[in-house]
Amino acid sequence: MGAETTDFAQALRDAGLRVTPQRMVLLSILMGSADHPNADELLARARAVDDSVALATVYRTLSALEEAGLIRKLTLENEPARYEITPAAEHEHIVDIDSGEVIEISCDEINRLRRELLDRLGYEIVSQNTLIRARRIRKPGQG
Amino acid sequence: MGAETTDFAQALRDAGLRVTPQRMVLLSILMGSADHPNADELLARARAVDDSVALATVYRTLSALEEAGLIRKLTLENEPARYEITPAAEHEHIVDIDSGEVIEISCDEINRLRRELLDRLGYEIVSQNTLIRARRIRKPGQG
DNA sequence: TTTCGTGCAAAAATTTTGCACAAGC
DNA sequence: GCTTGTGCAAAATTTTTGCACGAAA
Repeated sequence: MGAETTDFAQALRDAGLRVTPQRMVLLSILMGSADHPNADELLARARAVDDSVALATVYRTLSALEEAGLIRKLTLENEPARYEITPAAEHEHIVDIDSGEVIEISCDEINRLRRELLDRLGYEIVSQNTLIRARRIRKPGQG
Repeated sequence: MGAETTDFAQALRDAGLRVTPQRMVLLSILMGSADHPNADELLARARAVDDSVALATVYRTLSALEEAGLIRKLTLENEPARYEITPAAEHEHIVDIDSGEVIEISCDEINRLRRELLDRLGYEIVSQNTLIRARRIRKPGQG
Protein backbone atom coordinates (compact mmCIF):
# COMPACT_ATOMS: atom_id res chain seq x y z
CA MET A 1 0.00 0.00 0.00
CA GLY A 2 1.24 3.49 -0.86
CA ALA A 3 1.65 6.50 1.34
CA GLU A 4 0.22 8.93 -1.22
CA THR A 5 -2.66 10.15 0.87
CA THR A 6 -0.45 11.67 3.55
CA ASP A 7 2.82 12.37 1.79
CA PHE A 8 2.37 16.13 1.73
CA ALA A 9 6.04 16.79 1.17
CA GLN A 10 6.03 14.69 -1.99
CA ALA A 11 2.83 16.34 -3.20
CA LEU A 12 4.49 19.74 -2.84
CA ARG A 13 7.64 18.59 -4.58
CA ASP A 14 5.61 17.06 -7.40
CA ALA A 15 3.90 20.40 -7.82
CA GLY A 16 7.25 22.10 -8.13
CA LEU A 17 6.97 23.88 -4.79
CA ARG A 18 9.51 24.10 -1.99
CA VAL A 19 8.65 22.12 1.08
CA THR A 20 8.14 24.31 4.13
CA PRO A 21 6.48 23.55 7.47
CA GLN A 22 3.80 26.14 6.77
CA ARG A 23 2.85 24.56 3.44
CA MET A 24 2.84 21.09 4.97
CA VAL A 25 0.51 22.20 7.73
CA LEU A 26 -1.88 24.03 5.42
CA LEU A 27 -1.99 21.23 2.89
CA SER A 28 -2.63 18.63 5.58
CA ILE A 29 -5.41 20.74 7.05
CA LEU A 30 -7.07 21.11 3.66
CA MET A 31 -6.76 17.39 2.95
CA GLY A 32 -8.22 16.52 6.31
CA SER A 33 -11.10 18.99 6.22
CA ALA A 34 -14.59 17.85 5.35
CA ASP A 35 -15.73 21.47 5.11
CA HIS A 36 -14.43 24.29 2.93
CA PRO A 37 -12.43 26.59 5.19
CA ASN A 38 -11.66 30.22 4.37
CA ALA A 39 -8.33 31.98 4.97
CA ASP A 40 -9.19 33.00 8.53
CA GLU A 41 -10.29 29.52 9.49
CA LEU A 42 -7.19 28.03 7.93
CA LEU A 43 -5.04 30.45 9.91
CA ALA A 44 -6.72 29.41 13.16
CA ARG A 45 -6.37 25.71 12.41
CA ALA A 46 -2.77 26.12 11.29
CA ARG A 47 -1.89 28.07 14.42
CA ALA A 48 -3.22 25.26 16.56
CA VAL A 49 -0.33 23.26 15.11
CA ASP A 50 2.29 25.97 14.53
CA ASP A 51 1.74 29.18 16.44
CA SER A 52 3.91 31.30 14.18
CA VAL A 53 1.99 31.01 10.90
CA ALA A 54 0.98 34.42 9.50
CA LEU A 55 -2.15 35.31 7.55
CA ALA A 56 -0.01 36.58 4.69
CA THR A 57 1.56 33.14 4.44
CA VAL A 58 -1.87 31.53 4.35
CA TYR A 59 -2.85 33.69 1.40
CA ARG A 60 0.45 33.19 -0.39
CA THR A 61 0.34 29.45 0.17
CA LEU A 62 -3.24 29.23 -1.04
CA SER A 63 -2.27 31.08 -4.22
CA ALA A 64 0.67 28.76 -4.78
CA LEU A 65 -1.37 25.61 -4.16
CA GLU A 66 -4.13 26.86 -6.41
CA GLU A 67 -1.72 27.73 -9.20
CA ALA A 68 -0.22 24.26 -8.88
CA GLY A 69 -3.68 22.80 -9.24
CA LEU A 70 -3.68 21.12 -5.83
CA ILE A 71 -6.56 23.17 -4.46
CA ARG A 72 -9.56 25.08 -5.73
CA LYS A 73 -10.84 28.48 -4.68
CA LEU A 74 -14.57 28.73 -4.09
CA THR A 75 -15.97 32.21 -4.55
CA LEU A 76 -19.36 32.20 -2.86
CA GLU A 77 -21.53 35.25 -2.33
CA ASN A 78 -21.15 37.80 0.44
CA GLU A 79 -18.42 35.95 2.25
CA PRO A 80 -14.65 35.47 1.99
CA ALA A 81 -13.36 32.85 -0.45
CA ARG A 82 -13.23 29.24 0.66
CA TYR A 83 -10.86 26.51 -0.44
CA GLU A 84 -11.04 22.79 -1.14
CA ILE A 85 -8.69 20.10 -2.38
CA THR A 86 -9.12 19.83 -6.14
CA PRO A 87 -11.98 17.37 -6.54
CA ALA A 88 -11.56 14.22 -8.62
CA ALA A 89 -14.86 14.91 -10.38
CA GLU A 90 -16.53 18.23 -11.07
CA HIS A 91 -19.39 18.82 -8.71
CA GLU A 92 -21.97 21.38 -7.71
CA HIS A 93 -22.02 23.26 -4.41
CA ILE A 94 -25.35 23.68 -2.73
CA VAL A 95 -25.67 26.40 -0.13
CA ASP A 96 -28.62 25.91 2.20
CA ILE A 97 -29.85 29.51 2.43
CA ASP A 98 -31.30 28.95 5.88
CA SER A 99 -28.47 27.12 7.62
CA GLY A 100 -25.53 28.33 5.52
CA GLU A 101 -24.36 24.75 5.20
CA VAL A 102 -22.52 23.85 1.99
CA ILE A 103 -22.98 20.37 0.52
CA GLU A 104 -21.68 18.85 -2.69
CA ILE A 105 -23.34 16.79 -5.36
CA SER A 106 -21.83 15.20 -8.40
CA CYS A 107 -23.71 14.43 -11.60
CA ASP A 108 -21.92 12.81 -14.53
CA GLU A 109 -24.81 13.56 -16.83
CA ILE A 110 -24.66 17.30 -16.15
CA ASN A 111 -20.88 17.28 -16.51
CA ARG A 112 -21.17 15.49 -19.84
CA LEU A 113 -23.87 17.83 -21.17
CA ARG A 114 -21.86 20.85 -20.14
CA ARG A 115 -18.70 19.56 -21.77
CA GLU A 116 -20.52 18.80 -25.02
CA LEU A 117 -22.25 22.15 -25.03
CA LEU A 118 -19.02 24.04 -24.54
CA ASP A 119 -17.27 21.90 -27.13
CA ARG A 120 -19.91 22.78 -29.69
CA LEU A 121 -19.18 26.45 -28.97
CA GLY A 122 -15.48 25.84 -29.50
CA TYR A 123 -14.47 25.93 -25.84
CA GLU A 124 -12.59 23.56 -23.59
CA ILE A 125 -13.55 23.68 -19.89
CA VAL A 126 -10.68 24.58 -17.59
CA SER A 127 -12.65 24.54 -14.37
CA GLN A 128 -16.22 24.86 -13.32
CA ASN A 129 -17.98 26.12 -10.24
CA THR A 130 -21.70 25.84 -9.75
CA LEU A 131 -23.27 27.53 -6.78
CA ILE A 132 -26.84 26.57 -6.07
CA ARG A 133 -28.71 28.54 -3.43
CA ALA A 134 -31.45 26.25 -2.20
CA ARG A 135 -34.02 25.80 0.53
CA ARG A 136 -34.79 22.51 2.24
CA ILE A 137 -38.39 21.52 1.57
CA ARG A 138 -38.36 18.01 3.08
CA LYS A 139 -36.10 15.13 4.09
CA PRO A 140 -34.33 13.46 1.14
CA GLY A 141 -35.99 10.70 -0.88
CA GLN A 142 -39.45 11.25 0.54
CA GLY A 143 -42.69 12.76 -0.79
CA MET B 1 -48.38 47.73 -27.58
CA GLY B 2 -47.32 47.92 -23.94
CA ALA B 3 -44.61 50.08 -22.43
CA GLU B 4 -43.39 47.40 -20.03
CA THR B 5 -39.88 47.19 -21.36
CA THR B 6 -39.03 50.80 -20.53
CA ASP B 7 -41.38 51.67 -17.69
CA PHE B 8 -38.70 51.70 -15.05
CA ALA B 9 -40.78 53.75 -12.64
CA GLN B 10 -43.53 51.17 -12.68
CA ALA B 11 -41.04 48.34 -12.24
CA LEU B 12 -39.69 50.05 -9.15
CA ARG B 13 -43.16 50.71 -7.77
CA ASP B 14 -44.15 47.10 -8.43
CA ALA B 15 -41.10 46.02 -6.45
CA GLY B 16 -42.22 48.16 -3.53
CA LEU B 17 -39.40 50.67 -3.98
CA ARG B 18 -39.58 54.46 -4.09
CA VAL B 19 -38.97 55.99 -7.46
CA THR B 20 -35.87 58.18 -7.54
CA PRO B 21 -33.87 59.53 -10.47
CA GLN B 22 -30.83 57.50 -9.36
CA ARG B 23 -32.75 54.22 -9.33
CA MET B 24 -34.34 55.00 -12.68
CA VAL B 25 -30.94 55.67 -14.23
CA LEU B 26 -29.31 52.56 -12.77
CA LEU B 27 -32.19 50.28 -13.68
CA SER B 28 -32.28 51.62 -17.23
CA ILE B 29 -28.55 51.12 -17.60
CA LEU B 30 -28.79 47.53 -16.40
CA MET B 31 -31.72 46.80 -18.70
CA GLY B 32 -29.89 48.29 -21.65
CA SER B 33 -26.54 46.60 -21.02
CA ALA B 34 -25.53 43.54 -22.97
CA ASP B 35 -22.58 43.01 -20.64
CA HIS B 36 -22.52 42.53 -16.87
CA PRO B 37 -21.25 45.77 -15.37
CA ASN B 38 -19.74 46.04 -11.90
CA ALA B 39 -20.38 48.86 -9.42
CA ASP B 40 -17.61 51.08 -10.76
CA GLU B 41 -18.74 50.71 -14.34
CA LEU B 42 -22.33 51.40 -13.33
CA LEU B 43 -21.19 54.54 -11.55
CA ALA B 44 -19.40 55.78 -14.65
CA ARG B 45 -22.34 55.04 -16.93
CA ALA B 46 -24.79 56.60 -14.48
CA ARG B 47 -22.68 59.74 -14.18
CA ALA B 48 -22.73 60.17 -17.93
CA VAL B 49 -26.45 60.76 -17.44
CA ASP B 50 -26.57 62.31 -13.97
CA ASP B 51 -23.29 63.74 -12.74
CA SER B 52 -24.24 63.69 -9.08
CA VAL B 53 -24.71 59.94 -8.52
CA ALA B 54 -22.50 58.60 -5.72
CA LEU B 55 -20.87 55.19 -5.46
CA ALA B 56 -22.64 54.57 -2.15
CA THR B 57 -25.95 55.05 -3.94
CA VAL B 58 -24.93 52.57 -6.61
CA TYR B 59 -24.23 49.93 -3.97
CA ARG B 60 -27.38 50.70 -2.01
CA THR B 61 -29.49 50.65 -5.15
CA LEU B 62 -27.97 47.38 -6.30
CA SER B 63 -28.77 45.82 -2.91
CA ALA B 64 -32.34 47.07 -3.07
CA LEU B 65 -32.86 45.87 -6.65
CA GLU B 66 -31.34 42.51 -5.82
CA GLU B 67 -33.49 42.08 -2.74
CA ALA B 68 -36.53 42.94 -4.83
CA GLY B 69 -35.51 40.24 -7.30
CA LEU B 70 -35.09 42.63 -10.22
CA ILE B 71 -31.39 41.99 -10.62
CA ARG B 72 -28.84 39.28 -9.88
CA LYS B 73 -25.38 39.58 -8.41
CA LEU B 74 -22.64 37.64 -10.16
CA THR B 75 -19.74 36.74 -7.94
CA LEU B 76 -16.90 35.82 -10.26
CA GLU B 77 -13.34 35.13 -9.19
CA ASN B 78 -10.70 37.75 -8.44
CA GLU B 79 -12.80 40.67 -9.51
CA PRO B 80 -15.55 42.88 -8.10
CA ALA B 81 -19.13 41.60 -8.30
CA ARG B 82 -21.05 42.13 -11.52
CA TYR B 83 -24.78 42.57 -11.98
CA GLU B 84 -27.38 41.53 -14.50
CA ILE B 85 -31.14 41.86 -14.90
CA THR B 86 -32.70 38.71 -13.44
CA PRO B 87 -32.72 36.29 -16.36
CA ALA B 88 -35.93 34.64 -17.54
CA ALA B 89 -34.20 31.25 -17.65
CA GLU B 90 -31.31 30.01 -15.57
CA HIS B 91 -28.10 29.99 -17.53
CA GLU B 92 -24.39 29.35 -17.21
CA HIS B 93 -21.72 32.01 -17.41
CA ILE B 94 -18.62 31.19 -19.37
CA VAL B 95 -15.51 33.23 -18.71
CA ASP B 96 -12.96 33.06 -21.51
CA ILE B 97 -9.77 32.81 -19.43
CA ASP B 98 -7.71 34.45 -22.15
CA SER B 99 -9.90 37.40 -23.11
CA GLY B 100 -11.86 37.80 -19.88
CA GLU B 101 -15.04 37.97 -21.93
CA VAL B 102 -18.19 36.61 -20.26
CA ILE B 103 -20.80 34.85 -22.39
CA GLU B 104 -24.00 33.09 -21.43
CA ILE B 105 -25.47 29.79 -22.44
CA SER B 106 -28.79 28.31 -21.52
CA CYS B 107 -29.52 24.59 -21.42
CA ASP B 108 -32.98 23.37 -20.44
CA GLU B 109 -31.71 19.83 -20.05
CA ILE B 110 -29.11 20.82 -17.47
CA ASN B 111 -31.63 22.99 -15.64
CA ARG B 112 -34.07 20.10 -15.53
CA LEU B 113 -31.47 17.58 -14.32
CA ARG B 114 -30.33 19.96 -11.64
CA ARG B 115 -33.85 20.63 -10.44
CA GLU B 116 -34.63 16.91 -10.26
CA LEU B 117 -31.41 16.11 -8.49
CA LEU B 118 -32.00 18.77 -5.85
CA ASP B 119 -35.60 17.71 -5.48
CA ARG B 120 -34.52 14.16 -4.77
CA LEU B 121 -32.31 15.54 -1.99
CA GLY B 122 -35.23 17.47 -0.56
CA TYR B 123 -34.19 20.91 -1.79
CA GLU B 124 -35.88 23.58 -3.84
CA ILE B 125 -33.56 25.77 -5.93
CA VAL B 126 -33.75 29.46 -5.08
CA SER B 127 -31.13 30.63 -7.53
CA GLN B 128 -28.21 29.16 -9.36
CA ASN B 129 -24.94 30.50 -10.66
CA THR B 130 -22.59 28.44 -12.75
CA LEU B 131 -19.23 29.85 -13.59
CA ILE B 132 -17.29 28.00 -16.25
CA ARG B 133 -13.70 29.00 -16.85
CA ALA B 134 -12.92 27.92 -20.39
CA ARG B 135 -10.41 28.31 -23.18
CA ARG B 136 -11.28 28.80 -26.84
CA ILE B 137 -9.96 25.87 -28.87
CA ARG B 138 -11.57 26.69 -32.21
CA LYS B 139 -14.38 28.62 -33.88
CA PRO B 140 -17.86 27.33 -32.95
CA GLY B 141 -19.50 24.47 -34.82
CA GLN B 142 -16.36 23.39 -36.65
CA GLY B 143 -13.97 20.44 -36.34
C1' DT C 1 -45.02 66.06 7.20
C1' DT C 2 -43.30 61.82 7.76
C1' DT C 3 -40.49 58.51 5.93
C1' DC C 4 -36.97 57.07 3.10
C1' DG C 5 -32.96 58.01 -0.20
C1' DT C 6 -28.66 60.43 -1.21
C1' DG C 7 -23.92 62.35 -1.03
C1' DC C 8 -19.94 62.64 1.42
C1' DA C 9 -16.42 60.94 4.11
C1' DA C 10 -14.93 57.65 7.16
C1' DA C 11 -14.79 52.81 8.31
C1' DA C 12 -14.96 47.85 7.65
C1' DA C 13 -13.57 43.69 5.54
C1' DT C 14 -10.73 40.96 2.65
C1' DT C 15 -6.62 40.38 0.18
C1' DT C 16 -2.01 41.95 -1.48
C1' DT C 17 2.63 43.79 -1.06
C1' DG C 18 7.41 45.82 0.54
C1' DC C 19 10.94 44.72 3.31
C1' DA C 20 14.33 42.45 6.22
C1' DC C 21 15.40 38.11 7.84
C1' DA C 22 15.19 33.02 7.75
C1' DA C 23 15.09 28.74 5.54
C1' DG C 24 15.16 25.37 1.52
C1' DC C 25 17.86 23.28 -1.92
C1' DG D 1 25.50 30.59 -1.71
C1' DC D 2 21.69 31.59 -4.33
C1' DT D 3 16.95 31.61 -4.43
C1' DT D 4 12.63 31.48 -2.49
C1' DG D 5 9.44 31.72 1.58
C1' DT D 6 7.95 33.99 5.87
C1' DG D 7 6.35 37.40 9.37
C1' DC D 8 5.15 41.86 10.16
C1' DA D 9 3.09 46.01 9.16
C1' DA D 10 1.38 48.95 5.83
C1' DA D 11 -1.33 49.41 1.69
C1' DA D 12 -4.76 48.35 -1.82
C1' DT D 13 -9.34 47.10 -3.09
C1' DT D 14 -14.11 46.50 -2.65
C1' DT D 15 -18.11 47.27 -0.01
C1' DT D 16 -20.64 49.19 4.00
C1' DT D 17 -22.13 52.73 7.20
C1' DG D 18 -23.04 57.27 10.10
C1' DC D 19 -24.73 61.53 9.51
C1' DA D 20 -26.97 65.72 7.87
C1' DC D 21 -29.69 67.15 4.22
C1' DG D 22 -32.99 66.62 0.44
C1' DA D 23 -36.66 64.41 -1.96
C1' DA D 24 -40.72 61.10 -2.38
C1' DA D 25 -45.23 59.85 -0.99
